[in-house]
Amino acid sequence: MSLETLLQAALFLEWQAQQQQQRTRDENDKHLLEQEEEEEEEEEEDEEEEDKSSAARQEEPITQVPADPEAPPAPAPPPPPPPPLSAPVAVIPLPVVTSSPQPVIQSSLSPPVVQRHPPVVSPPVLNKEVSLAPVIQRPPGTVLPEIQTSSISMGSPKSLHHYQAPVLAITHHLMQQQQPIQPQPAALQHPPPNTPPQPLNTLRLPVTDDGRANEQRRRPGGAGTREVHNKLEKNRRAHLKECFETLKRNIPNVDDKKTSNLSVLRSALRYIQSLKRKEKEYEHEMERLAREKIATQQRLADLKNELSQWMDILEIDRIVRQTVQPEDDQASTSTASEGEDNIDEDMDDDRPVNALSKRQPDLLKMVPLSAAANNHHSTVLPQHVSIQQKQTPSPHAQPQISNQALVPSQAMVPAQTHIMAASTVQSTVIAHTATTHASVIQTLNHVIPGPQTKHIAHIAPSTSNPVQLTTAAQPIGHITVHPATINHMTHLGQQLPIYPQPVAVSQPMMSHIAHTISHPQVNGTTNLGQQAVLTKPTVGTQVVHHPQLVGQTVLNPVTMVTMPSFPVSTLKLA
DNA sequence: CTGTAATTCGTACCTGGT
DNA sequence: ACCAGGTACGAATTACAG
Repeated sequence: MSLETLLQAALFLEWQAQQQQQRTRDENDKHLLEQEEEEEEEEEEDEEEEDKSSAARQEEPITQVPADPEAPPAPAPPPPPPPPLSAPVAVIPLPVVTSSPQPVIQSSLSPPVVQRHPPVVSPPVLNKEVSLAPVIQRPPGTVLPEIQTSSISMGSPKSLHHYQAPVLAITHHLMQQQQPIQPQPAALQHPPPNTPPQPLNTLRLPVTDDGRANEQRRRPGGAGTREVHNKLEKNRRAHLKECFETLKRNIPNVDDKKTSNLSVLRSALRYIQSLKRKEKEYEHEMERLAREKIATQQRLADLKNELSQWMDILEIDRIVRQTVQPEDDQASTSTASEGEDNIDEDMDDDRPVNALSKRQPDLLKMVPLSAAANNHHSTVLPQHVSIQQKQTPSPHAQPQISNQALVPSQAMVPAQTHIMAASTVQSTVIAHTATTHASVIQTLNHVIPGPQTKHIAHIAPSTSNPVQLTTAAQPIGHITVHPATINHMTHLGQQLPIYPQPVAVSQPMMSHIAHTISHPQVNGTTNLGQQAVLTKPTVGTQVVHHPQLVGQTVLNPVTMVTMPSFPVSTLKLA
C-alpha cells in the first residue's frame, strides 16, 4: 500500500514538473504553431484539392458503401460480444478498487485499460470501476522499471520539444506505459480468454509474456523500441491535433463542437477560397481606383492648362484694354463729363471752337487745311463729337478704332465694347509704356485730329524733342499735370514717371482738361513737384463748373501720363 | 413515448513499413 | 519523420420492442 501511494505521488509530482516545463515551452511553441498554421494552410490547399477529388469520390462511395461487401465485416463484431465469459477476471480487482486511494489517476488511467484489452475487461457484468482496479493494483516490482524507463524516455527533451505535444498527451502517454503492466497480472492469472476479437499481434507479446516482454522492450531494436515509437507517434498525433485546433480557431464561423478534422479542412478550404475571391475583388477595385486617379489627374492637368490659357487671354485682354483705353477714355471722358449736360456742354464745346475760330482766326490759319483734308481722321472727330454731342449724326463710316474707342454712353455701348464699358467705371491710368504712349498719341490723334476741329494742335513737351502729333499744329498752350491730377494719379501708381516738362495743348483740349480737373471730384491740392504747375493756356481756356456735375461721381475718370522721349504723357481727365 | 440495442462517426492508439 | 492499416472507444444517431 505505501509503495503504491508513493508511486502514485511520484507520478503526480513528475507530472506536475513536466507540466511546468511544458508551460514554459508552450509560450515559445505558440509562435511556432502560428508559423505552422501558415504552412499547414498551404499544405491543406494541396490536400484539399485532393480532398475535393477524394471527397467527390467518397461521397459516392458513401452511398455505395452500404451495398459493398464491406458490410459483412461490420457485422462481424457481433461475435466479440458473445465472449463475455471472463467473470472471474473481475473477481480479483474488486477488493482492490475499494482500496484505490487516488481516484484521479484512476479516471485518467481507466480508459486505456479498457481500450487495450477490452476482451479481458469486456464482461458486461463488470462495470468500469471493476476494470479500473488492475491499474491501481499493479505489482510494484514491475511498475518501477516501467516508470524508470518511461521517465527516462519522457525526460528526453528531444521527444517533448520536438512535437510540442500537449502535456496531457505526454502524461497520458506516461501513464499508458504503465498500463501494459496491468493486464500482466491478469494475463498471468487469466490467460487471454477472448483472443478471437483481437488478433494476436505484437501487442499480445508483452501481455502474455511478462519477463520476455520486458527484455524485448529493453532490447535495442527489438520490441522495446515500440514504446518509444508509440510515444513519438503519439506526440505526432498530438501535434497534428493541435494544428487542427489552431486551424479551426482561425476559421471564422466554425462551431467549436461538431467539427471533425475533415469538416475543419473543408471549411478552411471554403474560407481560403473566399479570401482569394476577396483578394481579387480588392485588386480589381484598386485597379479601378488607380485608373480613376489617373483620369482625375489628367482632367486636373487639362483644367490647369485651360486656366493658364485663360489667364494668358485675360492678360492679353488687359494689355489690349490698356492700349485701347485712351480712345475709350477719351470718348467716355467726354461722355462722362458731358453726358448729362451734353446739351449745354456740347454747346460749350462747340462754342469755344466757334469762339476760338472767331476770336483767334490766326490759329485757324495756322492749321494746314490740306492736312485736315488728307487725314481721314478729320472726319472722325466731327463724327465723334457729333456722337458725343448727339447733335449731328455721323455722315461717314466710323473708323475701326473709333468704333471701339468712341463709346459715348452705356446705352450706346455695342456688344463688342464690353471690355471698355467695364473699364469705364474705374479710373484708368494709361501705362507708361512705349506702346501705350504711341497708342495714346494715336488715340489723341483720332480724337483730336485735325485743325478742323481746332481741338488740339499739338501735345508735346516744350522741350527740344516734342512729341509731334499728326496735326502738327502749333501749340496753343502748355500744360503740366495739375497737382490734383498727379495726386489723384499717385495713388494709382506712385512710381509712374511724371513728365516734368510742360506740354503744349490746344485750347479746346485745355479747356476740356481744365474743366475736368477743376471738377470737385478732383480736389487734391498736394503739390507733388515743382514741375506740376498748371499754366493756363494763353488762348484762354474756359473753366466751367457744370452745376449738374458738382457733387456727382464721375464714372470714367481717365489719367493720361505723358513721358518725354518716350515718354508717357499723363493727362488726367477726372 | 420510452428504453435499449445497433449503427455510425470521429478520434486516439499501436504497429510496421518507408 | 511520415504514412497507412488495424483496433478500440465514446458520443451521437437510428431502429425497434414494450
